[in-house]
Amino acid sequence: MRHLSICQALDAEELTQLEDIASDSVFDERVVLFHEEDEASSVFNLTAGVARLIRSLPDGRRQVTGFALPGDFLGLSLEKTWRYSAEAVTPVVACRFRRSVFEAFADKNPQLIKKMHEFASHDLNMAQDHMVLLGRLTAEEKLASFLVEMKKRWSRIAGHEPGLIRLPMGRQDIADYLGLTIETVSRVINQMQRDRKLVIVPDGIRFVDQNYFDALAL
Amino acid sequence: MRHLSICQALDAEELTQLEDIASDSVFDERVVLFHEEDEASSVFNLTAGVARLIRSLPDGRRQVTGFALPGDFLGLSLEKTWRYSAEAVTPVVACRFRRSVFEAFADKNPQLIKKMHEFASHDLNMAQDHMVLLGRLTAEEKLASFLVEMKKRWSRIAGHEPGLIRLPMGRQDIADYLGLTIETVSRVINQMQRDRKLVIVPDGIRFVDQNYFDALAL
DNA sequence: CGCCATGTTGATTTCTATCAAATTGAGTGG
DNA sequence: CCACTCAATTTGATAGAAATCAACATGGCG
Repeated sequence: MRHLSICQALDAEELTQLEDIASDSVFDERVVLFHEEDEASSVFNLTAGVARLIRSLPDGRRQVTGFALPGDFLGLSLEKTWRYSAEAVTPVVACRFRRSVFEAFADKNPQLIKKMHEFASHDLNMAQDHMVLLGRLTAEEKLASFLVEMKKRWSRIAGHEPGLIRLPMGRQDIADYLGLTIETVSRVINQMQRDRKLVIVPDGIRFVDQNYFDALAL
Repeated sequence: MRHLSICQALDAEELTQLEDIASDSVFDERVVLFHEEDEASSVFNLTAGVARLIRSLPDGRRQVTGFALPGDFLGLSLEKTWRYSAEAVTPVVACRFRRSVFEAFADKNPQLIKKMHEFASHDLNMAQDHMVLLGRLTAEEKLASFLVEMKKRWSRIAGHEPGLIRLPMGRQDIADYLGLTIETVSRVINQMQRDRKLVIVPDGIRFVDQNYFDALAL
């Protein structure tokens, strides 16, 4: 449990208590961790794997609001129902807390609530960045920003291969994250490869011309 | 101060303390309350007026990430620097707290931090809604969603005229909020008027066909 | 009354979506 | 091990929604 960044707020005894209310869950590829509008009875902390966070419209259009990577938390808002769905992009391992117990625990640990608030504030910043991307960037800029973001996020995760930008999610997920179609995502990435800006490799891409991406990214 | 929703978390004595660290500020139309990347030395609670929240790109493109209405808080994330700018759309009156004092106060009032976290969670939901709007809605749907949102928000504010949807912000602000151009905003609104879906009135619009908007809005 | 910012309207372009096939490739079973 | 299958991706042709470019109108205010 000590690897959980949120646990910096807790002392040794509290950590032990938190361990007691946690259990590990495993989700196969494509499995739904939880669904939009369902009762939010758990708090998750991803240990391994990648999940997509989705909001859907009645007619089937979807917006991927984010990708959860190892270390990320889901459900810290403590609202009664989920406001988005989460699905495993790869097999996912998550540390799971019963919401009621986690909440009772948080009520007794002001420092934990403060940490949760910091996490929420960070997520809000990310969301605002993404609004700029969705509202004002071109398809090429959106892809560049996305790839730079993924490079940054993977680099913070222990055990990643530097240089490789893993893209375990499919083109459709990337399209739904960037407000584009799958065809546009495919075209832009392949054009970048033709222009020697990147190379497509199994399970991801590698930057060839980092300057190009830094200049385009948000 | 008692009208501040966040103060529900405090008892009478605490409220008095909070009053002691607050002061009212007035901002004329177009005046900048604070600027992206400046040190965040204040927390604001809008008492009157409307402000636009803006993220800018180096080349001048802008994304309005939200509009602050009376009752709204700015700066509850308690991060060191502002991540967006706020400008008065109309003359604004805001209750202002020195950040350092507010933060020290919050540290002694766990219930206040919890309330701040609820506010941040709510903002995050709004931001995710807006991502769907920006990424997946048509121009017509964006305008309908925006107008329905403004109607809902004004209806929660005491002293509003029911039926009138006030739009104190200019067409350019609406365009930058919805990820459109000013011409498209103008065209869509005026087309809606020609189609008898709404009427344009001084300082805002009125719905004629509420069903039309409910069907289109997110 | 006229000025200047703001908003509206029209013509045209452009970027991305849509429609439509190929191609690739991972997984399956013979 | 290899052919087969089906989903995912790529590529091509075309359409379409919104942007851009360009006037023109409006209206608040000195």
